[in-house]
Amino acid sequence: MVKITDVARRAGVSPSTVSYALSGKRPISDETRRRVQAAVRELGYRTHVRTHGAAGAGSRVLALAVPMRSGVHVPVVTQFAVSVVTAARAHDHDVLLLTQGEGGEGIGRIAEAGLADAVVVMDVQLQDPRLPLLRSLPLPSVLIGVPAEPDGLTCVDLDFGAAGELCVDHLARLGHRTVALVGSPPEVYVRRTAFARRLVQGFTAAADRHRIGSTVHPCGTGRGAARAIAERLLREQPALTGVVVHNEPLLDPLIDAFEELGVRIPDDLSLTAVCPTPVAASARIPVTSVTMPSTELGTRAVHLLIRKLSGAPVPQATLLPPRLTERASTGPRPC
Amino acid sequence: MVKITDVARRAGVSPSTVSYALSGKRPISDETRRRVQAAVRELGYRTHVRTHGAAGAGSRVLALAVPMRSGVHVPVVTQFAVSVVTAARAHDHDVLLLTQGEGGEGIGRIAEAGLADAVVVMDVQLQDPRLPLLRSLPLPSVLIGVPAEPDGLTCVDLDFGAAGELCVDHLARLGHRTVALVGSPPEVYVRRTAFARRLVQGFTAAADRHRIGSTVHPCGTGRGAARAIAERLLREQPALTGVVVHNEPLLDPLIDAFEELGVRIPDDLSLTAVCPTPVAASARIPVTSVTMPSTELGTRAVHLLIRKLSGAPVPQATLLPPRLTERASTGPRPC
DNA sequence: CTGAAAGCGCTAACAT
DNA sequence: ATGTTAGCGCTTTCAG
Repeated sequence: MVKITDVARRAGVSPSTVSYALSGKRPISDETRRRVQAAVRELGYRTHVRTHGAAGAGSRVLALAVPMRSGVHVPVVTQFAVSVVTAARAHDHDVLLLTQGEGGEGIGRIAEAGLADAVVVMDVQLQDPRLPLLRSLPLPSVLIGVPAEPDGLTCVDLDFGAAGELCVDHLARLGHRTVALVGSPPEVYVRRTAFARRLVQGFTAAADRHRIGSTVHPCGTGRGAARAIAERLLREQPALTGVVVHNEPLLDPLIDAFEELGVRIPDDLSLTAVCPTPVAASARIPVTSVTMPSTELGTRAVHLLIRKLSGAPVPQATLLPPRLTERASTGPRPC
Repeated sequence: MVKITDVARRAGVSPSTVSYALSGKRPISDETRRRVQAAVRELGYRTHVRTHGAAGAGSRVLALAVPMRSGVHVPVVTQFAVSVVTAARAHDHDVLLLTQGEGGEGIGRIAEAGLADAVVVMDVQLQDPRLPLLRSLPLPSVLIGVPAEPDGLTCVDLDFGAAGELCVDHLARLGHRTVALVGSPPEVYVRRTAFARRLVQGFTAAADRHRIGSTVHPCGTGRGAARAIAERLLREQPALTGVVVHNEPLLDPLIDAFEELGVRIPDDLSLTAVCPTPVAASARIPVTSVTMPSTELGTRAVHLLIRKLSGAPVPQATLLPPRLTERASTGPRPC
């Protein structure tokens, strides 16, 4: 293993000069910097992160807390995780994966052990048990998701409230007078998952504003659930002509279920979804959707964290504005 | 932050005694050990991993290399990752997530930086470019997947060759005389992904052994691809009555496609799959399948790594025997 | 069985 | 602009 003293000797300077030349934390003459860089290259030196950290500097590791709860859509979560890793690498950080510890034991442990110097927290609930811990943590953190009380925290998310409104606005503009939200699995709402709740709020508020009828239906996944909810909607709400889906894996089965029941999309029923673009675009009938920008959220979270690490001020909540893309699944209300 | 000297003072012993009492690396009197443990509990001491490592001990971190290549089934990969994290935690290790670096740059970097003290490598190809690196690494590693030349490495995997055979054996026993393998997306084979290739080998070998006709068809995902491959199979191979599917996301669409084409399962066509049990069991028609034991593989990989870290000898390759579960999708060959 | 002391490789005062 | 030196918190000789 090549260490900093090796580089120093080779470059004919002191270890601290190498350290400073590498970190840029104090001015170094061009001549010296060049010699150091040459020595680093020739010897293939890489700073030994553990002792780097032992000496009081950062560990250059971010912890990513991903509670793998039931009802979460795995591909979306994974996309978050991948984008966090990618963004972290761009800032020369690595990512420690925390999957358990709903109460935050994992986060606390990592913090005390000094393993990470910042934390990204996913799947945030409105009243999240991890919040007190995060507030008291000596490490900066960023939440993907906005809890009920975001004071003292840093959060990023799609503006799900606005996303719900946008879907309803779109349907209302097309003349629809009765809409339904087919949501995530019930356990997601029971946990008071922030994004799911906010979408419901936005959906309902917009429907009220437009004075159109609205109902909300948490729904499991799979063919059976799709068929059941489709039948129920048709039976209980004959006037229904607009549906918003917030449940990725249910999208395709739901389209199938409606068609099997003789409901044509978009002729008889308009369908809108909040989901990643690929899911909406590659459904059997391309679905008008509000994009779930997983990658951008992950990237933003890391950027915010890096800025916090450097001591820069960051906004408390960053809400990405929703964008609706029209596809084949929505049309004017049938007469 | 409570440090080892605090514990030492509180317990009335020297720091080194605390260290030894905690690591068990030298005999400590019961009395002393108890006092140390009490002090640790009372003060809530946790060993500071970074400096622990700086002093030459392990970092208690495993790196998990997950190349997120196209064609991999995200839920399966995620299940691996989660099981690796869970198993690692059971051994008091954390997991660093590496997603990029197909050539192993990430692994090399982690090793040199001393961030992890062992590596789990996923999505192994028959000729994997990361192999030379892994062989020369000062860190122990375990591969999930078996490359063409596993000498000097430690590998775990489902015995995909046997899995392919098992599917064909099952179909042959039911009287089928012409079978087809609908495989993973083409790029997976182009990359020479180990498990996919081995399955093909087993499939073909078993078919030859039974003297029944066999063809292999890499296949993309989605409704369109399912429909296309179904039509092609029916057109080109009228005698076909048995299909093995090795492509999780295609399973449901393929069943649909066959049924839409008037082919009844299992009356006209028997279907077998190699995939996680939940996928097979919750398909529209429950599918006879060989289980993909993602969780067990992840757990095994970590166990092997822990053993290697402790210097214990480990087998070069651990191949889990495939297990076939009969469900509704297979039946005797139609007359 | 236990202590004292010397580092691990690096960073950050403190010097010059 | 650079060097010297004292640690970071822990492990591990070396010495009882």
